[in-house]
Amino acid sequence: MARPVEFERDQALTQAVGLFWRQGYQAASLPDLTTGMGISRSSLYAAFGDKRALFIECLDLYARRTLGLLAAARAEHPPLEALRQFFERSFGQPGCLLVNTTLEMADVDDGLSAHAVARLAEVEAGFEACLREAGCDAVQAAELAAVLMLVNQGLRVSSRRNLSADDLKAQLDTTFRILAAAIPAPGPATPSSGMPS
Amino acid sequence: MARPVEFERDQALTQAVGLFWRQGYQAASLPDLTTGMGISRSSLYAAFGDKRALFIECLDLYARRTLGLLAAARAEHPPLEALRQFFERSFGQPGCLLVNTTLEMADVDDGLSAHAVARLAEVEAGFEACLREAGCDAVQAAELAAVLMLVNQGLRVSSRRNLSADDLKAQLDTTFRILAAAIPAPGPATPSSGMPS
DNA sequence: TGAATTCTGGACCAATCGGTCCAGAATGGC
DNA sequence: GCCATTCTGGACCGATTGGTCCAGAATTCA
Repeated sequence: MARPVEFERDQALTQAVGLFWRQGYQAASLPDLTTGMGISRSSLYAAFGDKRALFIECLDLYARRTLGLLAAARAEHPPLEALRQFFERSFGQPGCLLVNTTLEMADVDDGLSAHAVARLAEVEAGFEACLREAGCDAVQAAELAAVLMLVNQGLRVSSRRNLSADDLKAQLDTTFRILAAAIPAPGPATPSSGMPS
Repeated sequence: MARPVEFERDQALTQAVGLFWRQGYQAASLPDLTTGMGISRSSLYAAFGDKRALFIECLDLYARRTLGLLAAARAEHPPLEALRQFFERSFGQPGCLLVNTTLEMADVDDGLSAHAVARLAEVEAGFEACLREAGCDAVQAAELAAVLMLVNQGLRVSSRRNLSADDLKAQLDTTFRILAAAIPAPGPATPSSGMPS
């Protein structure tokens, strides 16, 4: 029965995701967070517990959004092209929060690293489902999904090496050209996967 | 003309590399470093300047050692197998210090990130030379070297996901199986430029 | 041995870290 | 208007950060 407003929790969380994404867990200080999220220290602790709990919520939100992007690409394109789009759309971003966290927190906070790793596994499962749809059998889908996760990790690192957009695009194109040769034709007919030079 | 000994600088540096490699730049505190290196704060600052300068020396030493490992593999094996060995031998390690640093310091200390990126480019040049030796022309060698750097980055991330050794090996095997199809036969014959399917 | 020089353990420093706390502002029901 | 309740800015806390400094130990030359 008093002052019910509590700012926009989701919006603040989104801002926090962006901060952790760019700076990492350790380098994002409480002043950075409160400024970026537009709320005070007290509100942050009341709403999210502490820095670590906030970060875990950020990991989960980020993973959900990532899976959503993959699902959206799959809804708009045939499986292989969907994967391509998924990677290409990530180019402007500061890598992948899950990959960044896996590396940053390994041997520092194993709990956080493991949490990120678990979410990465979910993304890999998404790749696998996509490959099944592309015509791979179970074994091949699992195998290639692991390779795609390798590509994902590699590209997300490249995204932080400030290569030119053209260089990134070239890496992606070459990779998919090589990869396409290892994936069976999508449909029963017209095996041209639509991958011009 | 007094007390010339100055402990074992190189040995201390090697210990520092191990620490930064495992924990990252930010998480390795001065107490961690002095303990791990077996020297006192004063000696550390006298010998290396400050934490950041020490870290840069570590990056350079690490890069030199990495290039040495690649050279050693090339001396013992044919080019493609050398690359394979190079990756496989990195499995037990805490990723790659250069990759870890690129991610950790991007948007935090751009100078350090750029330094790591520059060293990574040297490694990529090593890949390229290896591919030339394997029979690739200039264009293809540059293209595939970029893909190999992608693989390198991806595998070094996987190394910190505590996957089983078998999983890592499987990722590597699948990747090289796919990759080998895109590389011309080692001999000077068979000029097929490698556009299968 | 004694003097000169160099090295180093550990105290010390200001700054910053994540986290707590409370006084007062803001809001709803009456 | 008033009270009750909730929210929040900012002061405050101890711990830790990277970095400095000095007294004294150690070593070489004469």
